[in-house]
Amino acid sequence: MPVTIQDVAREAGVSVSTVSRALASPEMVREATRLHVVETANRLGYRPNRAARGLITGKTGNLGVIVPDLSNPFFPAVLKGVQSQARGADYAVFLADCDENGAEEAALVQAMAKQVDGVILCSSRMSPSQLERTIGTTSLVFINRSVRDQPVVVMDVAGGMRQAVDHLAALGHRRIAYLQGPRASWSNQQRRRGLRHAGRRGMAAAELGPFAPTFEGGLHAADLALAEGITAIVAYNDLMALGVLARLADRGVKVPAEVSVLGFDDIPMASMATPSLTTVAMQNGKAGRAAVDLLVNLISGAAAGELRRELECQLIVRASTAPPAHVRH
Amino acid sequence: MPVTIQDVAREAGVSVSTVSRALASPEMVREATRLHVVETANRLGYRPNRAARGLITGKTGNLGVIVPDLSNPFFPAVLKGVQSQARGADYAVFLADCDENGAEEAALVQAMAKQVDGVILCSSRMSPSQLERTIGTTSLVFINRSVRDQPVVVMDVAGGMRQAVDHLAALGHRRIAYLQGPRASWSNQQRRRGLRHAGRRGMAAAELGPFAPTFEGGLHAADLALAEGITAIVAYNDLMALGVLARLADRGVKVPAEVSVLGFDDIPMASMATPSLTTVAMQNGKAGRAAVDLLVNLISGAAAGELRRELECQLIVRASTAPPAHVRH
DNA sequence: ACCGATTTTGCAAACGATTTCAGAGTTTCA
DNA sequence: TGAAACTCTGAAATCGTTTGCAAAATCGGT
Repeated sequence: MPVTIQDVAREAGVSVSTVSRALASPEMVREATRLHVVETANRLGYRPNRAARGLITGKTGNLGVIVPDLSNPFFPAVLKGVQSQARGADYAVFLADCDENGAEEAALVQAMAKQVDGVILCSSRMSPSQLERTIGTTSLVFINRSVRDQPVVVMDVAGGMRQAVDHLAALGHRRIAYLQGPRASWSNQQRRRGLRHAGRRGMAAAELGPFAPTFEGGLHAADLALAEGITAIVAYNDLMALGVLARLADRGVKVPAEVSVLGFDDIPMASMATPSLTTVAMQNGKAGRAAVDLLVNLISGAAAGELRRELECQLIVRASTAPPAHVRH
Repeated sequence: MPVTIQDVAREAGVSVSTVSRALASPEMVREATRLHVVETANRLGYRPNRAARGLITGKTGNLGVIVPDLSNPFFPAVLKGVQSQARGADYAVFLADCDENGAEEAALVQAMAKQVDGVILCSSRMSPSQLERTIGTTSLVFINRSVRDQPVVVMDVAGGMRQAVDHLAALGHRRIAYLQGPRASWSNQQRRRGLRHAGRRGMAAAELGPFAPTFEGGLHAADLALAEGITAIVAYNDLMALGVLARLADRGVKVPAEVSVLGFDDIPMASMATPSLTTVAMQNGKAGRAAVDLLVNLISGAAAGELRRELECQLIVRASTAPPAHVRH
């Protein structure tokens, strides 16, 4: 039923090779025949079968993306960038969700390998040994995880944390708490690295947790943070920060009058919360697009391709941060 | 580099046909050779090339999903269901985002057609004529759009609206407003259909809008709704409802004391808002899974497959709805 | 009008699987 | 022991493309 290159060839009165060339390498056929072939192809509505082509060229024209959890709004945002950039480069996208499971993630890469030219791994959950076994099966690009000798797109989370720290220091805070996310997470490590900046600003920073990087995790963490006698709370991500806001509201603690709260990610919810949440924005879409660029370069064998793309983070100051009570004017 | 069926055959000392049979139709080969083949296949790490297989079988083992906008949290939730069910049925998933554009959506189906066994269209934005041209290119299943003679998974949105109406009526409301979403949206039509139930409950329902189905749309709509002298506002979706909440808070209108607010979708944000939002929950994940089931049935030629799957909606009562002031006890 | 150089085209072999068909082995039973 | 009836296995065709190589067509120059 679907129209093949054979059909076009027969209809146009030329051989299949000519059709193939007319469409793929126009300079190899006479202009007149090219026009004729292209016209019949369009008329019949011919679309080449990419799988068949891939069989012989070794390139599928597809790429894969694996995310840990689609219900975390962070990932759809990245995905959206991947989508649009991939479409622009004429690639189709395979998607898989590994449910925060490293083993599953590794298995998915294996399963995809034959059908794609490369895979983008967002915040990969693989253990080092899983990683080692996976590298080499297909081209890989990592987002928000730094892997030796592999192309990566990372966000300068540490820099973002330093901005947050500077902001709080400038407001006059002296004791702050950082609520950790998953201990093994690269992102969490980076935030902690940035947090060391607090010392240079004359602030004491308590590290609490780890907590679940969710709204519930924030509810849980809020009380522990308050007990530390701090005036500002920096949460691992916005979901947690929103949980903190909710819990503080329940306990009658005024934000930002008594305690400032700060998150990471700038998810859409952050600006809608009351008070609206000061947060470190990530360029998710841009990260997705950059990853596609890296991957496409890698595939096309451009050895000159850069291996590391670093994206800036940006502190967005909203209503949840203010000077602490004792310096209030 | 990748290991093919040839490699396995050579290593095992049998023909490729035998390898193929040993793996695909175990009953056709002697148990001893089957074991031997399977063992060598595993040892070499053989994974069949699905594209090559698809070429001859006519089945790709892939399916496609097209969503209007990944940044609307509604769709990742559906996608998650699609993902898990597809994996269970041994299908890989192609994803595309059509940016709310019907023409783009149609083009994407065309582009995917050759690489998938079928496509799931979430809240399709195609015009009737685009639809007509698209139907037939590949197997289709629609989610949340009712299309004549095509398999669909729909949510009983009208029923959900009736639950909402009953809830408000029971609380004693007499005048309510419905804030419309996109006029052309099937979902919006269904909500309006359900809204007619208000009359039977002795309530007057004003239909306002259409408004953008976003937070900003809610900000915009809130003032208009208040001007109608109502005691309850039903928004097209949660994003809008959150916008309404924010605007009412700004204007010092107490929710739910003075006005009740109600949304649709039960996005994660809904339970985190203050006050937490009463809303009509959709079974997004289940819809995704049901769509995969329908599609798989369709593909495997089960003519007996049902064509319409309807999922219940469920009103979730939270803190944003209460009796109106004049009946407060 | 013819020759050689230069396009332009077609044939056929791949790519990695599945599947039909027929041949080779193995049983079963007279 | 031999024929008939199975059970297993392998050779080869096939799916829809691309591409190396050789044949055919075109062209320029005499």
